Amino acid sequence: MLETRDNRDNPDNIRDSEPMDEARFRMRLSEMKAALRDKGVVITRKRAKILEALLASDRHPTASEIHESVKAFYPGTSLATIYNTIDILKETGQALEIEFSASANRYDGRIPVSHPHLVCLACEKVEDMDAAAPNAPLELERVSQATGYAIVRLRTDYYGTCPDCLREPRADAANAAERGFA
Amino acid sequence: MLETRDNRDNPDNIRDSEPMDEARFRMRLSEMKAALRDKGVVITRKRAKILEALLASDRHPTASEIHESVKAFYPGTSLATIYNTIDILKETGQALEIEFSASANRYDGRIPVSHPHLVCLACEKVEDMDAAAPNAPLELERVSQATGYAIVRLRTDYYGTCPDCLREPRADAANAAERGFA
DNA sequence: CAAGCGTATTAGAATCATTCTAATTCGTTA
DNA sequence: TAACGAATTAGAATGATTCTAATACGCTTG
Repeated sequence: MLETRDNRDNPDNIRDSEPMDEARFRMRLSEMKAALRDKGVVITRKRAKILEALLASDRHPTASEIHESVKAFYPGTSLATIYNTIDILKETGQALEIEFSASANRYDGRIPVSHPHLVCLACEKVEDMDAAAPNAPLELERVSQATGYAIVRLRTDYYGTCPDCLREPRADAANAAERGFA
Repeated sequence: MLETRDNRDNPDNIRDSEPMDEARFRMRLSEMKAALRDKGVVITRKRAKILEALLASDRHPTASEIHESVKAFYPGTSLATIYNTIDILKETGQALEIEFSASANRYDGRIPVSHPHLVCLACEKVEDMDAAAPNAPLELERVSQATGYAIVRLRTDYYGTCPDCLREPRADAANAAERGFA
């Protein structure tokens, strides 16, 4: 029972992903395998099942959901193997991680209203971007209309390297460590 | 040593937060206290320090960073107290949580390119929005230019309630539980 | 000033996702 | 088939957060 919705009358050309058809599934699967082999990674039967489980789900599976799928075929499979394989997929650009469990939560008491953030991947600082948040409130309304969701919050994070870290990678890494980050 | 940057020549009106001046600090502080008192929450000395620590930092502090600040004044303070107070602040809309530690990470092997997501707060499903990602690649370039960051990724998540959960809250909650969410 | 009540606070345990470690097993190639 | 390196494993370690049950505190009332 997948939650795909009918978007034929979508007024704004925003739509959710369609389930993948068999042909695209196989195509994407061999694409992934090829990319791994290119890096000298051996495609074991377990790894193949992990790729299939990842591709077969249109739910953005968690590591543990993938683990469950794979265990149906290879009961003894360890969760560590799932994470290992996912790591390789990330490194080779074959999978995208949607992070809900990275570091610690952060709090803002100054402007208790959603606004975009700049996240430095080197020193892990998080800055506000008091910006032309590309028409945020308008966005909420527009996306609600288009998707049928009752959208209450928009999260916009830009990830990259901050000017300080671009300038002095070494100093700032130490700096970050001092502060308990990184 | 705070990392505020000089944005005088900012070409695009995107700028980071300025440090708060004393007057605004005090104003916001009593605003927060008033909001809590309105809810019947007692402002103890420790809680006052927690609010101050949260406001004083322009770094979006973590719970543990706030804990460190408060311990300088009240050494025996427990981390649980920080989390308790933060919870109240969240409930009363006086603090915003920037989540880096919520549930489990999710993976996408289908479209390994950043795209917006729809996150249902009720059943915790995460759907793609294959949309007019408001000019995403353009955004990266524009934000990089304006902020001095080397931006490599844009994360856009819309949080709300999905159509299924809007329709049948009960059924879908059970559904979510079955799948190991919620 | 003392008793009583309800909230605040505490230490520590529990949970959950993730990472690490060190030992074992598997696959491929020689 | 032997041997080497990579893959896999169980289980421990880590880190953030939540939970629990007991204690302490601050107010109010008698």
